[in-house]
Amino acid sequence: MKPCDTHDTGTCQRISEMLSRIGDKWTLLVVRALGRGPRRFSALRRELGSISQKMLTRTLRNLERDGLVIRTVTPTTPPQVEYALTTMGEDLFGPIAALADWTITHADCIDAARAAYDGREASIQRAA
Amino acid sequence: MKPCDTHDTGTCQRISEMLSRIGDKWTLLVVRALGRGPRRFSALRRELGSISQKMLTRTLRNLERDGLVIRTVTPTTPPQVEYALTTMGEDLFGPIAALADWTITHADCIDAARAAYDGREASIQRAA
DNA sequence: CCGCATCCTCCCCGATACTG
DNA sequence: CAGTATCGGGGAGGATGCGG
Repeated sequence: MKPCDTHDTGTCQRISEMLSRIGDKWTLLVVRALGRGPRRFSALRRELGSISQKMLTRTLRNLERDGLVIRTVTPTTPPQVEYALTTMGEDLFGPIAALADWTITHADCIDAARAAYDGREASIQRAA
Repeated sequence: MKPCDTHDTGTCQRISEMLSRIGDKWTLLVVRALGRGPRRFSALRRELGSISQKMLTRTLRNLERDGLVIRTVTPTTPPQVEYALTTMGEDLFGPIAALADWTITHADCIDAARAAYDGREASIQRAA
């Protein structure tokens, strides 16, 4: 493939911005959870385990702002708020799956590279 | 497509880790530059413009540790250090291109969603 | 030329407490 | 149940200076 089809620097920054969003601590997990179907706030919280309310709220807000998630409020008491992926949000699974496949197929190779690198580091320490 | 083929949570974290790496401030730009061919440290520095030495060094070290980039030192005076993508590093362009395409094709949609969201925010401010 | 060490700043994120 | 407000630690990242 052409190695430089990531286009101009401006577009590259845009892509980087998206990668930062998806690559932050919780977004991918939230998107994955919502990929299995709409969820209420607390359901997401339980499903993700260790996330704080603040970060779940922030993550969902960001996703909502980018049009990847839609937020539906039912003003009852107690209130019900449901989150669901938009079509655009579901489209994200395609590219993510590509990255996921790459990661999985190269995981061993990466681990080996890290072990080799860290081993070299350690031997440098010993030499000193 | 199946929306939940991002596998188990452990694998998901692994993918997230990779996304964080690629999604950090400089990695994608560095990889893209190296995709056009091997580069020396200073050449990368000039090409990327505003990156500090510290961050360029750190970024390259991380890539090297993960086996995506190889570092070749020629011990002359002054020393020459050349960086190049490994095969695994070049393989990354496939998945990245998928994400890049998604980002480009959805850029307008994201901008519209953000404008709508921010517009709503502003009107809430006025209402208060 | 390459890269490490130091200092400083800002923001991410968690913990906690409080509203409707 | 859903969300906001506040505080605090820690890491990312820039600027500068030194060393090989």
